Amino acid sequence: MKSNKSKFAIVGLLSRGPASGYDLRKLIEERISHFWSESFGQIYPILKQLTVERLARRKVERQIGKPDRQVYSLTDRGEAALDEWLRKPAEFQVARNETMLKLFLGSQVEVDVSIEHVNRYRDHQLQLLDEYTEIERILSEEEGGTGDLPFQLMTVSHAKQQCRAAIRWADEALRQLSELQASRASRRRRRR
Amino acid sequence: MKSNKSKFAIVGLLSRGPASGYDLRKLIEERISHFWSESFGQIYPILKQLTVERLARRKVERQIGKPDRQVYSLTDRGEAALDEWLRKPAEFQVARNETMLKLFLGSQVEVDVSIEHVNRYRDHQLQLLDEYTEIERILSEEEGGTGDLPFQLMTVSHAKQQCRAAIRWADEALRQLSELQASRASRRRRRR
DNA sequence: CGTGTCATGTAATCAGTTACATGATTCA
DNA sequence: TGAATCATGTAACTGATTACATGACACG
Repeated sequence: MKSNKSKFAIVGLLSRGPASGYDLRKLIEERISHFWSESFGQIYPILKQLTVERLARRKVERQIGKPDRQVYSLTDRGEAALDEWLRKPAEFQVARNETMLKLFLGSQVEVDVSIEHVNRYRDHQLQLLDEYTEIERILSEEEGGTGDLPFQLMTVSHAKQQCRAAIRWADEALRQLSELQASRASRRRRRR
Repeated sequence: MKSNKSKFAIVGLLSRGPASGYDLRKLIEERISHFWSESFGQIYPILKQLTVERLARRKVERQIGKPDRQVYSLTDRGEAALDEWLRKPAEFQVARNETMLKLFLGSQVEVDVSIEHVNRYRDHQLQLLDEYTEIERILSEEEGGTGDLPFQLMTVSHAKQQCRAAIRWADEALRQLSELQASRASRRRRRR
């Protein structure tokens, strides 16, 4: 579990205030799901590791009727480690896209199949756009006057622009695919 | 190694003609790197597995002065498996973006740090745009008259549109960040 | 009474990269 | 002479998801 990326995603969220593993998953889901994801299976072991490295400390919060909460907060060392990491250049990685893989091989099947893939892709982007508007709302409503908001909104804007570009692309691709379909249909007619 | 995604990426490429593991890595690099990646450590074990499942068969090509080539080609079962997979809806996955993670936490450091991250991001997108133009050229030049080209070009178009959207976003983000910087500078002046 | 939320954690599995091992040929 | 290309493969490791185990409370 040397996972630097996931580790600093968690350290970063902890820098905004103490949280439990459960809280963190919710924060990730509600506030940064437009560019990040993390499962419980990653979060809990990383939190444990952070305490070992003295980047975070854990306090137990007793609760009545509910399980105890293990609340983690950053230590000074944790803050320092985050600061150092934030200044390092980010790595870029190409996102795999299964829809594109199927479309790339589209000549192997009927055009309808590709049309369906692109339609589903387009629908999904529309749905994401809605989710991102909701994230925008959640972020705008909290605000602690720390000046976080402009930075956070920029990341949502990025995600939305990506969605809109994908939708515009899909519209154009669908046009081209239906033309392809028409020309294949006429070729079939001529063969008769 | 049940890796369905990687497996069908390889089966898909093999459907265009026999190839060795080495060939496949080159094909992936040169023709589909705008939406896919695969390392040798994945390719060779998957090829071995494909022969076990009888989706591909292997022929040894002796070469003089060079190591033997292990050339794989799809069997009828392989073609059928690909056809079936192509018709199944694709899964969507959110791409992690480290630049966005650092930008999201931008209020923790000086504005310059975020500006630098966005600048690097923008540069990278410009570089990708060049690479994608090169892929477009390679794809257009081969052509076997199988009607692959329109599908393949659509995937490149998608990648390019994503890049362009990212660059436009970066331009706007840089404007906002320099404003933020100016307003922080003036606040510092007033405090003096 | 069933679903959802709160809450933590581990084990098994899957997925993917990097490093290592080996070695000839070509090209600048 | 050193780098790049051709060529295959394994082992170690890192990274990430899913399933499992456990259990109370709130809400409709």
